Amino acid sequence: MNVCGSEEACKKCKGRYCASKASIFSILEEPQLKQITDKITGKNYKKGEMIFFEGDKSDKLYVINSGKVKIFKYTKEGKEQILYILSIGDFLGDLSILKKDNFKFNAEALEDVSMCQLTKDDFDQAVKDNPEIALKILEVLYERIAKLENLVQSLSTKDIESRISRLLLSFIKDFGVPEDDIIRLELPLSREDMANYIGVTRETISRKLNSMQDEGIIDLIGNKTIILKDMEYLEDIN
Amino acid sequence: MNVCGSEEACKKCKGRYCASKASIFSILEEPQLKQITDKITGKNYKKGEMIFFEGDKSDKLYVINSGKVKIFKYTKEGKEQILYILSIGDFLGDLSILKKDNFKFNAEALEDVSMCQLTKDDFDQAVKDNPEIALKILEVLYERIAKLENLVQSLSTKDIESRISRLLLSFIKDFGVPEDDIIRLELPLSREDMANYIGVTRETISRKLNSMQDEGIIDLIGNKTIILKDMEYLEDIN
DNA sequence: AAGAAAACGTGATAAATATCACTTAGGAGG
DNA sequence: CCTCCTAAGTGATATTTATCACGTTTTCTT
Repeated sequence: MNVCGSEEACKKCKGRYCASKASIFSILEEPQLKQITDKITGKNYKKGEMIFFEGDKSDKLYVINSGKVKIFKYTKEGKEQILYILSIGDFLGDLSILKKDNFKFNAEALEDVSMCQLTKDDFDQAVKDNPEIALKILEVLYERIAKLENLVQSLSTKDIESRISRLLLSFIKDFGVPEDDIIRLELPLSREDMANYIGVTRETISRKLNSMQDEGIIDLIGNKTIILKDMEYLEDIN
Repeated sequence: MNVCGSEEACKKCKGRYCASKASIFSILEEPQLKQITDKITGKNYKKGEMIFFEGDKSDKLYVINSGKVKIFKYTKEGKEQILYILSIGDFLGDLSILKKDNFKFNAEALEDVSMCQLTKDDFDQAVKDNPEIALKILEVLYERIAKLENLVQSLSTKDIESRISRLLLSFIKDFGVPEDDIIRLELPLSREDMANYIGVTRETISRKLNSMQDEGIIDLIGNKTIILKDMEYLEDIN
């Protein structure tokens, strides 16, 4: 299969690696797959680097090869409102085949990120040639809607421990590692970003996480790891 | 064209009216259109009536013929969190062709509502027979994502006048009537529902609307009509 | 490894909305 | 048209989180 595991390699195999990771192209067979992979180019971003800004012309699609990316807007108060945390295999960019909009949000690399790019034109062509891709896009959109609905529910709940629970549960789904009857979670976000995600301040989330630790629900290990001990409590949100 | 304007009529013309309203079927030509319209049945709901509940089996699709519907979940505190306000031509129900989930939210008629129903199986068949429909579904989903992203941004803003502005603007888009340099808006929601939509209490929204009236931004006429006088203010949210 | 720069934790205070209790207005139905 | 019931407005108070300020820890850079 000669799948390449790094961005270096990705350049060599001309995007094959990315295309294989992107669920959207998973249904394609050899000749069609090659058509697309030939057009993919690799690109790297360092931690903290901006991938695109709100308002930029949205003429590229990106697939994440490794690393995590945060998608956010700015609130009236100037804080970041995070909409999605994307990681390996996820798409960023406007999947709309119908119209080319400008980006409606910002994207920033949370870690060093390796990505593959495809121009919107090439993508549109691929969809035209392989209409089955539309079904895969539907899947992606459904998933995104589910995430947003979850976020809405989180933001609309006054109780902040509930919001935190919801955030942690969504992280578990993507990044959690079960160990015995606990779950170890490497947080993809800083306290400040977590705070922005659920719409509170950094100070509040610090205090709440501490009180949740006091209550025996979680254990905090440094700033980047959380041990989730009382899953029942976490799951008992609404 | 013999388009029928009422639910009574809808029964007679076997869903033709609904199908013509639903943008999703707008691309279909005669033989295919008939296949679908033949399978559509009409149904009415009175104001306040529940159309479906969270957890119900999601085996039907609905298109709104007339009236408005609110889609909501319950927060931990037992309040309604409204996700969407749907009106004429909109779909409700799980558009996923891929899997049959249960409904993830509740739907309630805000007014007397006339709707057309289509079983999920018939719909799936229609999509199979007319893959172009998938593109139309994409459109609907994009629109829904846009609405949700807007709602997220609203909920994440602390400033409540901003949230109200955002809510009013979204209503204008769907239901606003321009008159000279003002806009008249018939509110589809009660104060309580508006409060739930933006995640505050009824009392708070009352007070804020009054202060916005004092500031000359809006005029309140009874409980159901708002005159929007200072559009610049309203649009100056983030 | 050392210094600088971020990120984080914590206490005191301020500001804002939720809550509660009640009054007032509006609408549906007889 | 009147009555009843639901929705909306209002005032006083309680809660909660945001703010601000500062000390501490972690992380990054060179």
